Amino acid sequence: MTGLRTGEVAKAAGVNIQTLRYYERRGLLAEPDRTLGGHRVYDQQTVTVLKVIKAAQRLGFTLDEVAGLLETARHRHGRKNSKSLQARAQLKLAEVEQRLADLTVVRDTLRAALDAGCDDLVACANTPCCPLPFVELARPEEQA
Amino acid sequence: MTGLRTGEVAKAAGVNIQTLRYYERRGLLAEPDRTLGGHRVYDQQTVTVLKVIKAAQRLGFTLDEVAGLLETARHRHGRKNSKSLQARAQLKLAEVEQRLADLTVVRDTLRAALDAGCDDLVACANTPCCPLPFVELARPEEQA
DNA sequence: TTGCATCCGGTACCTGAGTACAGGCTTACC
DNA sequence: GGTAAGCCTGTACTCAGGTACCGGATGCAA
Repeated sequence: MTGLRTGEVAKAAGVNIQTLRYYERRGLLAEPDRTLGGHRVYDQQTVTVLKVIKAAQRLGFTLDEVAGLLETARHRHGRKNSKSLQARAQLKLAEVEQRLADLTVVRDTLRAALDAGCDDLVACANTPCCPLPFVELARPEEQA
Repeated sequence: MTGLRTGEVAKAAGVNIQTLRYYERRGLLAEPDRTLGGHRVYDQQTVTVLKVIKAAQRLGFTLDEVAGLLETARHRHGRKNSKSLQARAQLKLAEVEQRLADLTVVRDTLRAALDAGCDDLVACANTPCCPLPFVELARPEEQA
């Protein structure tokens, strides 16, 4: 019930103090109350919100997307045109599945290169029998 | 046989001119000859090298790693203590497999959240039945 | 009231892989 | 020799998600 200070919240949520202020700037955390001297005073709920943020990040949501998720949660009574959590999770699932597919191709290609015993990339590029994809691979874009 | 100019190489390899100079700075491309006026003149081989670089990137190697691969290829007659292409590919394969495993956990978690019909993250975090991992997920680090 | 831990805002820096822009020079072709 | 396209160097910026540092102010306990 008594407010928490920056350092306490940071420790409880396992994040850096700077990160706390960063999230505030990004709009992920509401601006907390202040002491007379200007020090932030958080409520317990903030720790929960931070854990939610971290969980969503681990699921592959960007901070902008997490901001959207939290926004949705806050006033989902209002407009109906904003996507539900379910809808967003569904989209994210599709993204993750695509990345899994891409990564599977990469894995198979690496295995093929190992099986073929490739040992010099530049030489390989000049021999037609090499399994390495010098022209293209599935989805050239965003191979994080 | 006649030298290629920057724009020709860039077009042939499908990269940006700036990227060419960037790779030169990073040591991925050797410094080419110059005209009297200072314009770069590349040989055909350069296009092959660029394709090799792009292929390696698609397989998940960073530019630093690609530089290492090319270095290995260049003078593998010298010291034997540098890892072979095979060894590096093996290590990269392990990394890729780890990322696949992590991403699989993420996918399964998203599916579980969808199945459970989660609809408000902050509310979820306070109910013990929610499948979302508010404390941890496999490998908190580097979830690109 | 003194001392130390903590916190404040602001700014700059980090990684990785490029991209953009400014202002000036070169090359190629007619 | 004129003109347009292309190229040169150098610097700064992009994205994402933070982290680090600074000089100064506050909070709290002895």
